[in-house]
Amino acid sequence: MAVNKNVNAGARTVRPRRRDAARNRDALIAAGRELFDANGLTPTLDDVARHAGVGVGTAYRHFPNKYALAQAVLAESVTDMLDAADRAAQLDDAAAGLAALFDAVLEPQAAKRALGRVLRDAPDTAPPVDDVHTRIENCIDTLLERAREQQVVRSDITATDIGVLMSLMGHLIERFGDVDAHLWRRFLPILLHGLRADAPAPLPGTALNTEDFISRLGRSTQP
Amino acid sequence: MAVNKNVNAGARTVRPRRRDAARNRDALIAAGRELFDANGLTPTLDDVARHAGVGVGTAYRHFPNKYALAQAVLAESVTDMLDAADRAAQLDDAAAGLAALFDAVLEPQAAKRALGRVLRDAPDTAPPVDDVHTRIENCIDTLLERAREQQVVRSDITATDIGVLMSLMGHLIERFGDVDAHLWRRFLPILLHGLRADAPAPLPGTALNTEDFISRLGRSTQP
DNA sequence: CGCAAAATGGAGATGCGTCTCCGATTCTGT
DNA sequence: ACAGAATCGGAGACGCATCTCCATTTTGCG
Repeated sequence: MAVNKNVNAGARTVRPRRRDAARNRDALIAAGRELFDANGLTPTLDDVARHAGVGVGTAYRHFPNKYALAQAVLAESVTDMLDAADRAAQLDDAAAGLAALFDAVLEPQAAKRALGRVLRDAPDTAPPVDDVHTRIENCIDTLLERAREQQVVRSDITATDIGVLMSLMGHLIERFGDVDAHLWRRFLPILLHGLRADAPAPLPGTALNTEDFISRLGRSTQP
Repeated sequence: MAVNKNVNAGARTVRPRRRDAARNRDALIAAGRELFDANGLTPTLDDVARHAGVGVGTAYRHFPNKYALAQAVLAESVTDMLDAADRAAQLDDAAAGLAALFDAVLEPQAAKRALGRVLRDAPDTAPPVDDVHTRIENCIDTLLERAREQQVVRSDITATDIGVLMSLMGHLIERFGDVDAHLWRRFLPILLHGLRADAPAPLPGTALNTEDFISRLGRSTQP
């Protein structure tokens, strides 16, 4: 082979971003972080662009839509969250593990007001957001099995049940988070206690299957 | 006083609606019921008008907005709901009463897909919707006091805590109701069990005050 | 009947967020 | 220093729901 000017030989040829482009991209992410952390996903991509001191067109060339920018902004929080979830799944005490898992999933959502929305509603997801559902579900599966062995949850609870509860708590954070960012911590013990093993009667109905659960997770609330 | 042509002497003079107007109004309510029951609040007032075979202008003269029409459509469900709630509040067994109260509030929301949204988001409410919050809160207060006496709930639970839980369940219905309209029944026992008296540690943080609770109840979910 | 008041209906104004287009500007390799 | 490519910026097109305006039609009283 002749001279290969591109360092990135194996991957698809990628010429480095121009310096002004990189600067603008960074400015957009910074502005996005600022606005999204403070106001959730309410601000428009136009808002973020203005706040970053660039034109709307620039914003839309760098990020196809608000959610793409939000994913860039929140990438680190998401990987942190997944790490924390994995750590929770490794706890031998299943009850503690479940509590830690809820914590791992909810605490970041309470800290970053846009995170919950991105996790649930982003129209097209990229790493690391794209496999949050799978990864978390694995953690749930692991802990749930362990919890059943240790008899610390009622046996008719399924993984999607836990998922539903997590999404409910996420909703609680979204709805009441600006009045009291820690309110979810108040309800977590109630929930966890409710999941405990001493069940007088089996849970009515059947749990959701994973597909239905995922499908309804996204933007459902109507006009 | 001279002759009073109007039968409705005491109230503000109200001349009877013209026959075509009454017909259209009824058609709108019927069409609204049909569309709202099937699709929640998604359809626009324009949709309902078309479905009722009347012009948009007509719809907007009869009802200032979608929520006003929805309230007319759902009025009966709401009074039924309040009756059921009052009945629940009269049960001597506080645990059963609480369960019945949740049922009274949630079952209608599951049956009428638009109800939850109206209860939470309607921008201006008229009877009987306007005092749902007060009436329900009274029921909660009554039952909660009784439940504490009977030691069937942990003593650190407040009325707004119950309200928050009700709103969460309402959200569950909205989010997952079209996949499984009865899913909420699966989670109710978990919740109720979680509220029970054997508390290993006090609930963290403080409960919401009523004002904050009400204020955050409305349309919060963002773009 | 006849006529004034009431009611109609639907085109289109308004508002809001999303996103595109393209002439102007700024970079970068030579 | 210069050409050509890459990037910028923001006016405005678009989609969608909400709501208004007023020329026309319907009603019902006298």
